[in-house]
Order: sequence, then structure tokens, then C-alpha cells
Amino acid sequence: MPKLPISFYRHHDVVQIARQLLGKILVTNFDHQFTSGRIVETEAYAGVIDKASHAYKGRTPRTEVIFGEGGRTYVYLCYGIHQMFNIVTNAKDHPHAILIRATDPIEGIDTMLKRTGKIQLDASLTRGPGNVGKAFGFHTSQCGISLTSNEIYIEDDGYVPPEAAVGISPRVGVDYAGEDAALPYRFYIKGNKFVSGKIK
DNA sequence: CGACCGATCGTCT
DNA sequence: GACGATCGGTCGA
Repeated sequence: MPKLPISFYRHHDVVQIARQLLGKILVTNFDHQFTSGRIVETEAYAGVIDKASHAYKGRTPRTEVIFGEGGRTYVYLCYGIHQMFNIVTNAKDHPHAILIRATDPIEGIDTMLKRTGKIQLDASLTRGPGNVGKAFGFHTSQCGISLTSNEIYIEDDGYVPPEAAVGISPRVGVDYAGEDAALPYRFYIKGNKFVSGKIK
């Protein structure tokens, strides 16, 4: 199965890319532990004009990677606990990113169970960005890795969700962003049990 | 159901 | 020194 080409991530419209990522397959392969899952929920963060984005307040050591060229990972620690996995998009100095909020597990479910300490597969395994981070083994030390690498990448197996199955809503947990909190930048596959949040 | 709370720590003021 | 792009549990109606 082909990896998405680097050009996919360099497009200027982060909202469109977030939409197109639905149905693609996220793969991590750390230390011979192969895990994959179909992306069923994403959120776009539109850079310096978007109050919800980490890039809104400008460059800091943490957010530097978002200001680089698209096609790399942005992994950050949330609430001191959760490893949040993002994809950097667009060109240098156009700091866009997409948060992967949920996947439908495909391969390496045993590895995901081991990493999360869960006994058996249920919807909580990869539902919500914190759980995705844990199940796929993400860590802030992997921030900045290229999606052309063999450790972290996204595959296209040709599956495209039917248009009627794609849900659009405001983003989750960004009330601090004022009027930008209402932007319709969250995309998900309707009816999929791994989709997080209460907004359907 | 919904509301609330604690965990836990890097980052920026 | 305050605060999260969260989660899972508990408590009360």
C-alpha cells in the first residue's frame, strides 16, 4: 500500500486536508511494534489567525515544528499526561496542523492493548486523541519526524468514505478560542464507534 | 443521564 | 505560578 506523498501535506488548505485524511491509514512502527488504524476523526488548526491553534501566539520552542514545511509530526504533551499526535501541513511559515482524534484499529491490536493496559478491544482503545497517542506509542520525543519515514506514516488503500458518511462540527475542547471555537473544523465518520466527543 | 474532579508536568508569563 | 486541543471515574438526580 502506498504512503501518502509529501505533496499531500504541502497543500495550503488545512481544512480540506483534514477532510481528506478521513479513511486513510495511520501507521507507527516503533521498535518492530507495528500498529495501524483507519483515521475516523480529525481536526484542523489554521495557524496564526486561529485562536484555537498553538501557533496563534507565535513561535515558541514547542511550536517551532509547526512553522516548518508540511509533512512532519507535531507531538505535544497535554495535561501532563496525554501524547497528542498532529500532522504539520502547508509551507514553511504557514503553521497549519491537524490533530488525529480517533482511529479504527486494523493491525497490531495486541500491541495497542499492551501499551494501554487494556484487556480487550473496545471503543475506548483508540477513541480520543489521548487514547490514540497511547495505543500507537506516540511520545513528544518523536516530534518533528518526517511522515516519509518508516516509523510514522500514512497509507492510502483507496478507501474513500461516502460523502453522506462524513460529519462536520466545531472542534472539541477549544472554548478558550472565542468565536473561533465555533469554526466547523472537525471531521468524522458518522456512526463509527471510535469517534469521540458528544457532538454528533 | 449530566456535572464535577483528580491526575500530572511541560510550557509560557 | 497558572494552565491546558484529555480521560476515566464518581456522585447525585
